[in-house]
Amino acid sequence: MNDMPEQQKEDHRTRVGQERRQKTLDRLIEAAILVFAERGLNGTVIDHVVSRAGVSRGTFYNYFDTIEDALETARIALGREVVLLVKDSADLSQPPAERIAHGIHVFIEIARRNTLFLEFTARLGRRSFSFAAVLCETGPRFISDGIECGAFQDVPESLIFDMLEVGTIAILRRIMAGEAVDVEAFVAAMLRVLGLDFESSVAVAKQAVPQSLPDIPEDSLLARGNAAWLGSH
Amino acid sequence: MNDMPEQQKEDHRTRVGQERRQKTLDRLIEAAILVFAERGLNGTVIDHVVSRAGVSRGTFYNYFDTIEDALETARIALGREVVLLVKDSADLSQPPAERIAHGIHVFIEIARRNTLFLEFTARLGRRSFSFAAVLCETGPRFISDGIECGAFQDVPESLIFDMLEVGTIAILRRIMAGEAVDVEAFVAAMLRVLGLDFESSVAVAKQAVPQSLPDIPEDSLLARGNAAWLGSH
Amino acid sequence: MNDMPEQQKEDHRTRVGQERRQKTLDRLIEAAILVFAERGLNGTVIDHVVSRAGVSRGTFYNYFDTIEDALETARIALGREVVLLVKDSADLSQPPAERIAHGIHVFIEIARRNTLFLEFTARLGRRSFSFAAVLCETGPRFISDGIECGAFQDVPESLIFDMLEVGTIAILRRIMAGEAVDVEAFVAAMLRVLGLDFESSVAVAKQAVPQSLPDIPEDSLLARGNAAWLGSH
Amino acid sequence: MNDMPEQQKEDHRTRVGQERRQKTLDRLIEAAILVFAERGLNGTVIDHVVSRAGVSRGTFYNYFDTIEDALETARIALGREVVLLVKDSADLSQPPAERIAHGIHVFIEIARRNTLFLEFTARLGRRSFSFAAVLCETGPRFISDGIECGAFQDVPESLIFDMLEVGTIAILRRIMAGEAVDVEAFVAAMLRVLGLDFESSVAVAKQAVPQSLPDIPEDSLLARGNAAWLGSH
DNA sequence: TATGAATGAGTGTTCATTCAT
DNA sequence: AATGAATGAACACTCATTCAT
Repeated sequence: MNDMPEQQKEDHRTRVGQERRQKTLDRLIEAAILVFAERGLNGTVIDHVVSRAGVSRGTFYNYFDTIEDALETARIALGREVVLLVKDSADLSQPPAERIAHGIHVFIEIARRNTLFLEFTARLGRRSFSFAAVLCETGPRFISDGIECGAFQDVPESLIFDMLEVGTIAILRRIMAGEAVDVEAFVAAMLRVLGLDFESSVAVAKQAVPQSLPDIPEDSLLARGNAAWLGSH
Repeated sequence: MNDMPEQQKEDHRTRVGQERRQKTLDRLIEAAILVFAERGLNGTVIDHVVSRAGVSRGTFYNYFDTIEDALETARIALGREVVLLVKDSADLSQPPAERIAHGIHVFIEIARRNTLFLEFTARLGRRSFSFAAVLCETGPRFISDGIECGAFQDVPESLIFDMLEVGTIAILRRIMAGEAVDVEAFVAAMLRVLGLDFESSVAVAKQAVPQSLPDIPEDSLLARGNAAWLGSH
Repeated sequence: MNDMPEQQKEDHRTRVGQERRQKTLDRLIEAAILVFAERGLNGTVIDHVVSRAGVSRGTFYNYFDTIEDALETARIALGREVVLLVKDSADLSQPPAERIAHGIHVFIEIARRNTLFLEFTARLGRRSFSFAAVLCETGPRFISDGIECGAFQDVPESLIFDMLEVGTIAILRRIMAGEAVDVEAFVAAMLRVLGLDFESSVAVAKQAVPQSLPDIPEDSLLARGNAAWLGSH
Repeated sequence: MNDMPEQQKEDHRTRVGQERRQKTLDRLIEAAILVFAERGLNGTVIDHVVSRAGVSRGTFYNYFDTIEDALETARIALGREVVLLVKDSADLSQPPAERIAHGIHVFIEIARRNTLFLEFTARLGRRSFSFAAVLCETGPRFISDGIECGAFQDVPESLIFDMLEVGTIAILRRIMAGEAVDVEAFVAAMLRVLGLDFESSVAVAKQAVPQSLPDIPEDSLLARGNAAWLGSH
């Protein structure tokens, strides 16, 4: 009736089970991101997530303990992808000001072109994550190194992160609202916060406009989520 | 039994009714401010507001349509008082950079000393209001005048307002969390956003630290609300 | 349009409101007793209670904080009625042994004739209440007085209460199961626990069989609940 | 690769399979006893049982149909051990009253020293089992023989069993709650229920206090379960 | 036989809003 | 204008049970 040796059967079962589990988790995370992007943190959530993911209510709780847990997981999964994209587009040979200007530009342009990510970030604000988090992951000690080498003035790091985070979110919200936004002016302003003089800030901000944006892999959360988003709006 | 002429009775009734209505409204607004400061927009609210105001649930709906409506009203009432305070402390003879630096300082110091106001503003974020709103009311065209006269560089006004708003809120949140905050650094950063060079920004920020803060009238929402707040925490 | 003086209107409103509230509370308590009698503490409860009471789920929470709170309230309301019945039937001129024997008999016969009360008590066991609780309320220090005057031997009071409680419940469960139960033998056994010798215990138990049972008022929870119970079984 | 004759292989497989099945069942029963002792019949159970037993959720249903089924099995397995212990400690040459008094004492002292058994019995009440059940198994017709020979009075057997069961459980619950309990008074009361006069009941109860308790085999459920219990509390 | 992912009816609870008085 | 009892849809979360592998 069954010729497979025990060991092999075991392996097979384990593999199939893990694959199924991973697939369900992916669907849940994607659904969660979409729902958070649509509705923010309030309003019905779990029901929306599970019906979007096409699983039962109980399944949700096989993967997450609470709705906040789901947000956290979704946040991290989405953040990881964006961090990689921004990191990939960075030219490490450039001086700090150019690099940070470029990074802000890239981040905002990715969001501008990815409605899902734009809504997610703009709607959740600092509870999602923003460029500052990206900055920490891509170049830890980036700011303090810049200060040490004289590229930036000695400005409290927490202040820089605050301004970068909330400033970026404010920009994204305006983009989301359909307003025309002068991203270069924002980048220049951030550079001046870091200590650059006006002319340099404007020049660097202009020069750092990215020629091209990193490719978003087709099977990434960003791509799949955005497709699903556009499909349902 | 009653000798008053009809007309006078009518007037009397109307006046008494209006006074009572105003009194109830005042109590509701004060209660709403306290509850918003305590709990933000989420979490049970209406029950807390009405029990704090000492009125019935139904009465709430005689004055507000929704809870957001109550927030809006509370926001405006509180904002009006703060605008007046900041306006009063302004020295119109000073140049734009000094004036704005002084204004930011005063605003933050008022919040630091008025726990109710601090919590209200920090907890509600842009849904409350911030220095930018105050700025618009105290000195309309203040920014554009400053740009025209060369005190500031030509930076989009919406960007300035955004940075001012969200930056101030970020500062207040850190103060609320009990962190030590370098307000001067923030003021200097904002001045650089406006186009000042690093040295000037630091110098003006330092020099604009207010010697004294405006008096808060005892029967103001700020004073009464703060007293109630401190009494219940 | 409305000629009533303010004060009278106020009174009227208040009275109508209180009456409505009391009526709803009564219906909820009656429904709760029925549901507890039917299903014990487990199984769906709140839904059953509210649908039996014909009110909305939210109304339940206007009167009780939790389902345990409802049980507690129901328990107390039902207990109070039974205590009064047993107390009314007591002949205070009789010696302790006769009185307690009579009390146990009356309690058990009331339960035997009132299916609702029988099920409620038998199903909830010590979580409902039993003769011991009744004893405490009708004659505090009854046992210790009996011991002092030599009617009973010196037996720990907690032991007496335990045996009385759980013994009575065991009897009620057998009655509920439709078994023939020798109540006199139980009463005699309890008297022996208290220290009477065998012959006295049997004689007193026999002689204490009540000639008649107290009337149960028609608008009591016992009567109304029992009618509802019999109507739905 | 494999030289064993088919038949022998079959036997081997069967034996190994049966042993494995028995081992899994043992682990489930031990786990079930622990969980019931901890949590009673309510509160999440199956998950706790399977995780304690270290098997999967599905395996549980290969051995039991419902959670009550598992309780029944656990109850019987634990009961069998206790019956043997009490039976072993009995001195058959003693008269009925002395024997029953001794038996009650032994049962309660075993429970007092075996926390697992105490919690299991006290928490599950009549749904576990008690001395009355033990009595039936160790000496069927023990009560009726005692009545016939005049040691006990003619008291309904069901009444005796009821009082013995629920009385013992009440005692165990007080012990579990940490109260000081007068076990001798309980034993004496039970003897009076059986018809002994007060002085005899007190004297026999006192004289029947066991000198020593039976040894609990190390590989018994009682011993292993208690060790596991103490290890996790 | 053992696994564990999936299920979904059920459970207690909340709270903005309505409306008769 | 003020009251507060009533509402019920919405909500997060549980857990015994099934079933494909």
